[in-house]
Amino acid sequence: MTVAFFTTEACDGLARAGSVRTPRGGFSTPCFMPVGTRGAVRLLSSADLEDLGAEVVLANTYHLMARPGADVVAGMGGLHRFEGWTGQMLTDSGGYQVFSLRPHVDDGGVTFRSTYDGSPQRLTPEGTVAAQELLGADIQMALDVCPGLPAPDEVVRAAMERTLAWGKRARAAHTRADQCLFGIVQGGTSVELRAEAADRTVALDFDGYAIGGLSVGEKKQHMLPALAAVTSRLPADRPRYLMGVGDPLSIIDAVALGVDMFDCVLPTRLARHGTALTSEGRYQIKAARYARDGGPLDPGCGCTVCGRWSRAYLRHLFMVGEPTAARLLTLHNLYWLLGFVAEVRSAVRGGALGELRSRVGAVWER
RNA sequence: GGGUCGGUGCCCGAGCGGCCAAAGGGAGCAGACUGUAAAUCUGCCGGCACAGCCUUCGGAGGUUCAAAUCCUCCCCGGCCCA
Repeated sequence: MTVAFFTTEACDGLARAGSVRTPRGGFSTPCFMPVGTRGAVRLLSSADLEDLGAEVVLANTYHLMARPGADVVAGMGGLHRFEGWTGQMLTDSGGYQVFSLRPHVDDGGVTFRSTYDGSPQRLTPEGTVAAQELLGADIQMALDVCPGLPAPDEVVRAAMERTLAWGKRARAAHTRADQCLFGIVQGGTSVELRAEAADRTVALDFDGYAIGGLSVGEKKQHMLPALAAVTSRLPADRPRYLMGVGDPLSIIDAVALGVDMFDCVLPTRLARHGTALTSEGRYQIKAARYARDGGPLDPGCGCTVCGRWSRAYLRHLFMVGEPTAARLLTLHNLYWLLGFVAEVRSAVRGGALGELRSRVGAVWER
């Protein structure tokens, strides 16, 4: 009972532009999904995200289970109603917390201390499916084991096996027909393991396939071969989602290998910490050299922030700790990255991805 | 006028004979951040020809092998008494 599907509308090599259909509607790909972990992209509202043109927003199952509770969200009509968001939503399962919170992992699930009150928390494949059905996002993710890299072969292998076993359990536990379930492919930087994991995950027949466990400490040049080993084995009629990767270069390289969806905290976190993304690269607006700079964050940018405020003003707000500073930079960075992905999308449609890749490489490489 | 406590690096503030270019904050400067324990974290922060040297702890003298630290006088602030 597969509910999601992917339609390819244009190709450029392995890269593809198209659309994902879900029970609620759909969205165009390649796409970038801002991360709204606890029910909001930090400092922004759903209205802001609409203005930015975001089509899909993430939320996190672990965090929403802890606060306010998946049942509370369900009681409020589900995540869309709760957040006042009319677009598409995807919930991550809590698999990333298996990486970042270093919990105890056993065959049944994971146990770790709550980041909210220190109490023991238990996540299982079935439990996170149930919680995500309560949350009601359009796409939910299977619980996986995401090992930090580099890691010993046996650790990567064990994580892959557990992710497969948990994927199968999640698949069996999933009941909501109006919600997609994506499986996750692990396997570290090993091309062999990635290929095996991809085949075995596809055999479980998910609505879409995610590639997890990349950009978690490994060297950049190890990521693409592992990614290629996966995308070449995924079915063409299902969306492909590279989890947690959001730097421009990685996005364009992953699109070139056939990836459709991305999410990342990078643009929003960088913004909160004072780093602006621009077509000329990234820089820290807090730097002293911008104290009297009357120009916009990015001269080529069409966002409301660049249209209205100077670097000097934004730097000033940062230096005195005004929260508005982080908000305005968040708006700009998301506008910029969403625009960048839109550019990638049209390059695929126009068969000009290679040319765009060289231009992007000239700015972001090294 | 008398008494008393105090004056430390950009700011606040420890130190009270050697281990002091001087703790700790803050500010400033630079950087990191990739399915958000991140409005967080890291480094630098007197000067220089830099494994050493030079100038700093209100000012000027003095004691001592050695003073931000002890003594004398002066300047400046707080409080108390007149």
